[in-house]
Amino acid sequence: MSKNLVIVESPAKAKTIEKFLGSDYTVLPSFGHIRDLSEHAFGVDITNGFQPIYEISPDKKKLVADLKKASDGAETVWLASDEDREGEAIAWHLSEALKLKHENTRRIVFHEITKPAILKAIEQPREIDIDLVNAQQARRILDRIVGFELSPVLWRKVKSSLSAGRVQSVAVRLIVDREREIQGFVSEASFRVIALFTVTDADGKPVELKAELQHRFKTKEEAYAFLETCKTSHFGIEDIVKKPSKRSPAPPFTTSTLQQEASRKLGYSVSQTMMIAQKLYEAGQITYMRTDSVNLSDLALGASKAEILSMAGERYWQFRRFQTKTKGAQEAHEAIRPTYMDKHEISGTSQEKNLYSLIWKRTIASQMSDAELERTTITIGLSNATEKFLAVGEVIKFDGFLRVYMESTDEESDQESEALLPPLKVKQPLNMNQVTATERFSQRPPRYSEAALVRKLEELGIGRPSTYAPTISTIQKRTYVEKSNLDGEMRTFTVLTLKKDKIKEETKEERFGADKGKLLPTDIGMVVNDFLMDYFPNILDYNFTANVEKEFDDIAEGQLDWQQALKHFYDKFHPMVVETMANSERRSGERILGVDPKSGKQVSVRIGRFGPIVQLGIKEGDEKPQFASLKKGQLLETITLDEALELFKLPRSLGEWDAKEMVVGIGRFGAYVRYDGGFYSLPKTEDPMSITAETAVALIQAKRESDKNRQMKVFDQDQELKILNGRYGPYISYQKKNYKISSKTDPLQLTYEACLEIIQNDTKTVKKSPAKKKTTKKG
DNA sequence: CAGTGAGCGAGCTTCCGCTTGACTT
Repeated sequence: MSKNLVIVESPAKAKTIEKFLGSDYTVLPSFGHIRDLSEHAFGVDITNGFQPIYEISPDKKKLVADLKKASDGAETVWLASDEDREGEAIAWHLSEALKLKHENTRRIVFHEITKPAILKAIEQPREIDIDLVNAQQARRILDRIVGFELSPVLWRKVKSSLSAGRVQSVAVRLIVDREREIQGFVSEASFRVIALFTVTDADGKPVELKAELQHRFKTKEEAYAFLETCKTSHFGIEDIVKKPSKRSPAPPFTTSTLQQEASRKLGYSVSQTMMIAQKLYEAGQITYMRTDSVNLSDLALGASKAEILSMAGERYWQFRRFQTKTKGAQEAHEAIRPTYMDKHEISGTSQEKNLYSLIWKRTIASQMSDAELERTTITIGLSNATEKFLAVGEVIKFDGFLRVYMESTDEESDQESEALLPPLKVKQPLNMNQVTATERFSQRPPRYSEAALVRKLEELGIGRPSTYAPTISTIQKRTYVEKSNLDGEMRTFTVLTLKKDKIKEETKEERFGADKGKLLPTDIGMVVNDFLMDYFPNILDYNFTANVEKEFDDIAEGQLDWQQALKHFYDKFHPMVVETMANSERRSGERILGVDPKSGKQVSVRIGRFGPIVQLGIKEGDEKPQFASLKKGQLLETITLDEALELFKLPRSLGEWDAKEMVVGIGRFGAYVRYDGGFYSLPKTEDPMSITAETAVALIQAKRESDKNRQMKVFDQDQELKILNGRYGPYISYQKKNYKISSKTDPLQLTYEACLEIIQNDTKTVKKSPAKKKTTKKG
């Protein structure tokens, strides 16, 4: 046993540091927190000054025992967890759980993992900062109280197994609020006018000059009248303005900005990005990937400079130090950057390569010079109208950081890229070629993508780098939110074209409102959000976290007692919980849409046991109402009476085939045809309302054919025993249960007896507890 | 796999932040 034991949070860090410290030091990881409030009990003794009841986390029992053994054998134990609220708490929990003695325990911190930084830290040990620890305890206990008192209210008043919390409930609110904005949005049409002129370029060749009118017309008539004026007008250049401008590089990546750029540039989901980054970190290729800091170490600054100088020369280098502006940032780590700046690319999967390359470019660019641009604006006037056309061009005079990296934005602009303009002079007359007035519509606010939601949460100071990805998966797991797949709708727009003294009017069609992979609230998400907004508006307030963070800061500074802070919160919060439990109505999102003109029965929608439903009639006596499920994409809040009545047209009969009836309907997994006891899924292109009997028969035949191909072997002895070829390879199907075939066996060689033996030996205990839901591992 | 649409009843669900592996299919 070595003389010194150093405990850090992550194993990758432990490995690196051990190399720096030599043989007198053993470095072990704690794998994050080792203790927490009890998982199932409330875990806080409210009546006893909010005393937390901690337990060693079940999966950390062995680890803590190992650490205990190592610490007992060491002369000095160095607690080297991160220098932030959570890190300080980890150090404190370690000292408590391992029963470390004050005299041989040291607390050290460092912000970059380099040999000098660590040796320096060893020289300057300090005490555990108990105020900072108390701020963490207050944070932890407050989150437990909010989560474990609010969730049961939802179980009682809305639906079982739901959840609420300081972070997740605000995340859902953002999405619900945005969706309502979109629903309430009225788009306005206007006519955008673009003129094309023919001019000669520097070589005397004719080129096109494009210019947009500075005015948009509200109506087609106005646009038409303007084109009429253009017919007889002369066009000339009135003004040319050249303006130099600069563009500066973005700071190096934090967790949040990495997630945003990887989503925009590479199309990765938030959790995908984190998984790939983790791989890169473990392979020693990048620094730690959960950080809110934009700071680069002196080492990285020097290496970046050397790289830029050798790659592009002195003119491209510019020293920059970025300031973190994020609310509540704790800055225990560096920004996310390559470990070795001279490594331009790495080996690995293509995803790892792409993400690494993104990180490398962003880091290098952040130490490069500004790009210098020149923007030219040309004003074009008409001889018989006051409106002006503008042509805008931008040229890069010096590329600077743009040589390696350009940050993306969320807005997909429909502006064409601004190009180089031909040489032109003021007062030069212009030949008008064509003028078009195109009807355009104002854009609704965009829905949140995962990464855009992370950005908003970070802006509000809600959540931490380690929780962005888990939060997004939680609100989807609770079915408050789902990824959209909206086809949008078609709309027509008018285009007026003036060419050769004639005005042509065309009607064109375009798709709008389509959205893929954006976050949409579900009915349950909206009902839960509205309920919480009604009874706990202060918790859902976008500033709630920011406000309590201020108190945590005061606790950390020793200005505020943590128990008093919690009491202050609890004394207001808890009575609201009690009151809501006792006196609020159950919520089902019910809306009465009206009366069915055919039957005269009431039509209503609400959340039923298995999801949103429409109900025809009211339960009274023996009279049972009819029910139908809402379709994907329909919301309780926006469905109309006609749309609701439409849903009762399914299931419907398609007539008989081979003396058996075919019925088409929509189930949990989409549209289907039921025939002779079997289900046949409809492809997405088929509409259950309009599908014909012929198509249905073709579907049934196709499915039977493919099922036949799936059968690798059947047995005369028993119809129920089959060897099938499935998604994961060959398997045995017997009495509706499936059995694995060892990869060593050739499935075609299996005899009937051998199959039975496999079935007999199947020791797999079928877990029937629905509580232990297996989460599908898909991102 | 897909039809259902209540609650006499039994018992469970849930938070946020630190960190990585286990798990089969």
